[in-house]
Amino acid sequence: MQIGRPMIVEATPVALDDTELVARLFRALGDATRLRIIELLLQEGELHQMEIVRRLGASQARISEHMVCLTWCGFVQTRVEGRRTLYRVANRQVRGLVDRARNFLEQNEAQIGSCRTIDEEAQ
Amino acid sequence: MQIGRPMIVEATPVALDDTELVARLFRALGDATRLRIIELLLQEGELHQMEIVRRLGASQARISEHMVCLTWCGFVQTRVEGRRTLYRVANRQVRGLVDRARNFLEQNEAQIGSCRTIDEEAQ
DNA sequence: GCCGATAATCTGGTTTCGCCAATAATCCGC
DNA sequence: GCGGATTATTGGCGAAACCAGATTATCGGC
Repeated sequence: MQIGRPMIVEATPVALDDTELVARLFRALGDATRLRIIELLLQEGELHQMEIVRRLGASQARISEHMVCLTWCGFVQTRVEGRRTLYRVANRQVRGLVDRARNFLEQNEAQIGSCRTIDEEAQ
Repeated sequence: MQIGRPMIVEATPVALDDTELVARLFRALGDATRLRIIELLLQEGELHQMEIVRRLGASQARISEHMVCLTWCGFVQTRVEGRRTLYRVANRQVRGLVDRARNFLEQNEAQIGSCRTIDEEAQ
């Protein structure tokens, strides 16, 4: 079992309900930090990890973990260049999803900010 | 503080980051039970709560809570008819979002099923 | 008015999941 | 090959959120 900086490893695929897969995809987009990363990449094109860390002011460990998740899930693609790993949004479907969500929020005045099921502390 | 069957109550809107709102919307769609409810309503049009409970084989309390969430967030609209409350999908943007997500999954062979950040136990 | 059907809430337990701090491996330039 | 820069991983923690069971309110029909 190697430690340190292993590459992404194949995991045994789990048999999952189709709907569960879709839910999982939405959950992957359901974190503000990951969304900020995606939006940053959408407007900058391509960035390496430390640059993302600097721009978002988050810890490196945090960003690294999120990058693995985003890559693993197919939202982001990578390209290694020397010491650095460059990240970019995988395709335009990603932007489409985010745009649609924003659009829905604008059109519907949805009270998502106060939905108690999603966030209890929102009172 | 009333108990029992109070109506949905206005909550003080919380000042939230724009991105946080989008994330919250995705999280609302990021639960398999809620997605199943939405898909059921999409193909049946309009159903009352007990019917949804029967079709999905979930507990009534669970469905009730999810219906509040879905309604509150603007995905579903309600109509009272006698003893029953009828639920339906609010607009076609909802179907659009779900369809896009499914489409993304098909096109990308994304390994979301094995993303360890989203679900640890997936090994 | 009572009863059965419907729907919302509460309590408590458990899982999921994002975060931090620390550590470790990798690569490049010198 | 050393040192610094970059990225990945681990363990522990706390908060978010799903769920089951029990309880309560509401409404229509008899």
